[in-house]
Amino acid sequence: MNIEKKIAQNVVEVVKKLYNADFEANKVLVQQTKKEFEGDFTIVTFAFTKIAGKSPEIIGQEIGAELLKINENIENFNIVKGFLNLILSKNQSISLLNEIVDNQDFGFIKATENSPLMMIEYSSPNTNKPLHLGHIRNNLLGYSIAEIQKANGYKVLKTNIVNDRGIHICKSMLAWQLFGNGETPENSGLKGDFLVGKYYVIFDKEYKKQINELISKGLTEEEAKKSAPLILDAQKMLFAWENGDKEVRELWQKMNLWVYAGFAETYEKLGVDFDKIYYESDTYLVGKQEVERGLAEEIFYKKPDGSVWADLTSDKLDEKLLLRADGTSVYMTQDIGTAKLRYNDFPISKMVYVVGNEQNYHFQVLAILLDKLGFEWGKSLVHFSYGMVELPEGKMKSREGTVVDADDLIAEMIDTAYQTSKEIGKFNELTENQALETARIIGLGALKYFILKVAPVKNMTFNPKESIDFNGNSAPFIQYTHARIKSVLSKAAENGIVLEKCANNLNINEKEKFLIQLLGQFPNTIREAGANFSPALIANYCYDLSKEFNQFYHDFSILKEENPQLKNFRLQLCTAVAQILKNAMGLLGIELPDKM
RNA sequence: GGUUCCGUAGCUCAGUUGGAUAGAGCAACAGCCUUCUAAGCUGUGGGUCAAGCGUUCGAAUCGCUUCGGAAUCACCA
Repeated sequence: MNIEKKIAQNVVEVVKKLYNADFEANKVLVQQTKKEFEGDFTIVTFAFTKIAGKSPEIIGQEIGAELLKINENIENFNIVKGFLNLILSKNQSISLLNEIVDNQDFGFIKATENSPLMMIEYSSPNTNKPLHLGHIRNNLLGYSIAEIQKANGYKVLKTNIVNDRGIHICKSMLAWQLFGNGETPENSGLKGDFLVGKYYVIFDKEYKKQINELISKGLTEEEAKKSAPLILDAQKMLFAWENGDKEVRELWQKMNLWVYAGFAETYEKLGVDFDKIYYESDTYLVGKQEVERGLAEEIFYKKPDGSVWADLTSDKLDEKLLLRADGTSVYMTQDIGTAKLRYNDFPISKMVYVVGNEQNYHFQVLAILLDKLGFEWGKSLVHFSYGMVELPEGKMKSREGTVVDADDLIAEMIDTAYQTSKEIGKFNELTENQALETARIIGLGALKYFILKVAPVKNMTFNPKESIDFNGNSAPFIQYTHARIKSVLSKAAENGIVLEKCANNLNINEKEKFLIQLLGQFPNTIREAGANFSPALIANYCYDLSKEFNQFYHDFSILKEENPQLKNFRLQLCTAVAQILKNAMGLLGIELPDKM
C-alpha cells in the first residue's frame, strides 16, 4: 500500500475514534504538500467540520496528534487554516527511493492471464491520400493511450481499420487511368501514398472543370455535380468493384499496395504499430449481414424505396440510414461489421475508438446500434474523441494547399533538430551516425511532445512558421535533463563508484525529499492518465519532474559531494529520476538519448 | 435552429475526485558559464479564469442563463 492510501486509512480510524463517525477512505483528501509550505502530505480538514462540530484548525490539531501516534512514518505536523501538513520521516523518503531504484517497473501494473483485454483502434486512414498533421495527432494519441493502458494492467491490442474501398479510391484510380501515363512509385520515385494522392487531386481539378463547363451550359451547380462524366465514371467503377470486376479489382489492389507501402514508412518513422489490421473491403459485407439480421428481427425497418433505417428517436436521436436503396453499405454499416468481426476474433472486454470529435455523433449512434443488435459490449464502447489541429488561419484545407503532410513535418523537425544541435555544439563529440540518430530522437520527440502535452479534448493550434520549441516545456528539455543525469552516472561509474542501497539515517534536505515524493507520484499519474485517457497528464508530469531535477542539479553538488553516503544517495536519486523519466516518456512513445 | 465540445497572461498551454496567494513555456527586461552538459538556472513585469447568477466553509473546477468560437445534425468515409 502506498503512503497516501495508508494515511487516508489512518485518518478514517482517527476520525472514528475521535468523533465516532464513519468516513470513507477514498473521500479523504491527501495531496502532496505545495512547495511553499512545510510538509510532505496535506490533509484538508474542512471536510470534518460537520462531523466534529469544531473549527478546522482544532480538528487539524486533534487528527495530527493522533496520526503521530499510529503512523511511524509521520514525524511531525503543522496547521495552516484548514490544512493539516504532515511531515514524514526521512526514513520514509529513503525507503521509497530504494524501492524505486529496486523496481525497474515502478508504477506499472503487469497484465496477467485474467486481465481484461482492451482493443484500441486508431489511425484509420483513407487510402486516397497521404497522412497529414491531423493523423499525426490521432496516431500519437492512440499509441500513447495503448501504452498507458498496458501500464494500468490491461492486455492491449492495437488495431487499425483501413478505409480501402469506396468512391474516394475510385476517384484516384480513374484519374490515374486517364492521366497517369503508367506512372508508378518505382518509375517516378514518388512515395506511393503521395502518388495516389496526386491523382486524387487531379480528379478533383478535372471534375471541377467539367462542373464549370456544365454550369456555363445552363445547369445548376447541383445538377452539374451529379451529371459530370467523371463522377458518373467513378460511380460506375465503384459498382464494378462491388461486383468483383477483375480489371477494376486488380487496379484497386495495385494502387492500394502503393499506399500501404507509403503508410508503413510513415508509421515506422512515427514509431507506431498495430497488432491487427482490418480492411473495410473485408468487413462491409459482414456489416450488411448484421443489418439484414436486424431487419429480420424488426430492430430496423425498410422504407418504400428499399433503403434500411434505424429509428433512434426513443434515444432522442434521429433516424439513421444503414443501407442505401441500391443495397450498398454506408459508413455505419461498415463499422457494425468491423465490430462484429473483432469480437469474433478476440475476447474483447473493452473497445476504444480513437477518432476525431467530428464523429461524436457517429459513435453515439454506433453504441446504440450495437446495443440494439444484442452485442453486450456495445453500450460500453469508448469513443476517445480528440480535437482538431488548426493552423493560425483556421482549418487545414487541401484546396488551399495548407495541409501539413506528416512526412514533410517529420523530416523538417529532424532537420531543425540537426541544425540546432550542430550550432550549439552538441555534436562535437559524436560521429555523424550518432548525430543523425540523436537529431531523429530530438526532432521526433519535440513533435510528439508538442502534440501530446495538450489535453485531447481541445482543439489545438499549430503554427508551421514558428518551429516547434526546443526550450522550456518541451521534449528536448526533458531529454536534456535525462542526458545530464546519464552523464553524471557514467562519470560516477568511471570513477569506480558502485551504487548501493541508501542507509536510512541520512540527513537529506527538503529539496531532495520533495523530489522523492514527486517520484512517488508516478503510479498515481499513470492511474489518472489511464482513467481519463490523457497522455497530457504524463507529459506534464515529466516536465515537472525535469524542472524540479534541474533546479536540484544547480543547487547541489552530486559528484563533488564529500560525504560518501550522501554522494551515493544523490546518485541513487539521479538513477531513480532517469528511470522514471524514461518509463514515463516511453508511455508517450518518446525516446530519451543518453547524450545530447 | 437542435445537440455536443471549447473559452485561463500579448501568444501556446497546465491547473488531478471543488481546497492554501490561479501556474509553466514563449515573447520583453535584468543577472549567472575557471565549478557534475547554459537546449540550463535565478529574478522583474504581465490575470475581472468570457460575463452574470446560484450551490458551498471554500468555485477556474459543479448547476442555470447570456455572449464568443468549433464540430455535427449527409444515400461522404
